[in-house]
Amino acid sequence: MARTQAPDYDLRREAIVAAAAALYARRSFQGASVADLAKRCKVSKSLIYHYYAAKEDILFDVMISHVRALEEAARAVIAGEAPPDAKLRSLARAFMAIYVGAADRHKVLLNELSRLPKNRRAEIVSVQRGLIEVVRRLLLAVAPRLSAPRSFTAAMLFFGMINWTHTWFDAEGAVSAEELADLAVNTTLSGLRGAA
Amino acid sequence: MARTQAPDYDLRREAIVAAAAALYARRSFQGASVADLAKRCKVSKSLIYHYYAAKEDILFDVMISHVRALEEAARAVIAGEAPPDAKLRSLARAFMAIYVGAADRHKVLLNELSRLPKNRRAEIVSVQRGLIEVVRRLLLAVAPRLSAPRSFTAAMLFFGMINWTHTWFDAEGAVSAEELADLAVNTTLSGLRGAA
DNA sequence: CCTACCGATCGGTAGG
DNA sequence: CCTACCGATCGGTAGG
Repeated sequence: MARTQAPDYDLRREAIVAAAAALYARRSFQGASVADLAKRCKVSKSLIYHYYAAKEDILFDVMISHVRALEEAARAVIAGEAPPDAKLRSLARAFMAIYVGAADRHKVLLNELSRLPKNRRAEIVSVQRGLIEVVRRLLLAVAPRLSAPRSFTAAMLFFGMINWTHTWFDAEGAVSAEELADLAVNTTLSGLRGAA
Repeated sequence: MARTQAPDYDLRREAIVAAAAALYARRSFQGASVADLAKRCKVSKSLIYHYYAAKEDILFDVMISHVRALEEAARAVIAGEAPPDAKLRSLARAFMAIYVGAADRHKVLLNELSRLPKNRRAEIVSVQRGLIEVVRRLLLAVAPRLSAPRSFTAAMLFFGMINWTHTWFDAEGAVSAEELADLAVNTTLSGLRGAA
């Protein structure tokens, strides 16, 4: 006999993750208790522990769902047929769209990674490394004479430009997320040309 | 009668701030207790409360000491006689040197600002805004036709590049802090030229 | 500058 | 005997 599971299991779990992302983004992981999370979800604390064995597991789900979305976007861009600079532009736009659409998860990922137990953290970091590697290879395709450390540095400067936006960027402001992505890409590409 | 004060008052206070920076950088503000800090300083918890009325006051000191150092470096660069692009380069090098020399404080500033009470936070943010404004004006001096939002965005992309280094940059690695500062400046400047 | 504590709240689990 | 949940409370520790 198959075990039964509530038909809305995944929905409830996702609701918890979304509420946790909002809470942890605002108050930090250690600043928001499981009781706070339960209150926000209008369920008992025990219901949270029915879905998650430990508080850290919730944090992990907030982060892994976000990096998996980024990974999927990167995969889609890389699979396409376009010159490397166009792929970099598509990637930057896709990332910025996800950053804005999942601003809470993005903040939590950037601020709370070190709160994760070692093994769990390694899993997130491994996905992040894959994303960095995608960008690094695109930059190498644009500027093949770049050394390995230089291409890595250029990739990290690029990520700096787009990731740092979580501290200041306003999606309702004078510059749109897409324009910002393009500015970061243009700056990165002209920087590479200037260095050549 | 003048009140007496321990002759090593400032030294002890600075030792507490330095230890707090290390602790908060590693475990986060909320993840490190005042008792942890006392143990690390090899003093009693009450001694900490002799120097600081509240835990948040320690966090504030960690942050204000760091942004004041950056402010002072910016003042020195701006006061000099050099073309704007050279000033930007000096500024980037000075900032990177401070970031590396005070890596703990830098991490705490970037990760824990929202843990500060409103008024205290406003004081830090006001200094940060001054630093951004210095960079924005240098960029405007280099590219006078830049609109106000564009020059702000360019300044934030520049800060993204150098501030994001706290997540990946290794001062012992293949690229030095000075090279990195130069790369960020070159990338920013060629980005401005590319946009013109 | 210390030990001895406080009110409250923490993450996690009991029985039903 | 199961899963899905609840109200209440556990042993420890937080900032002060």
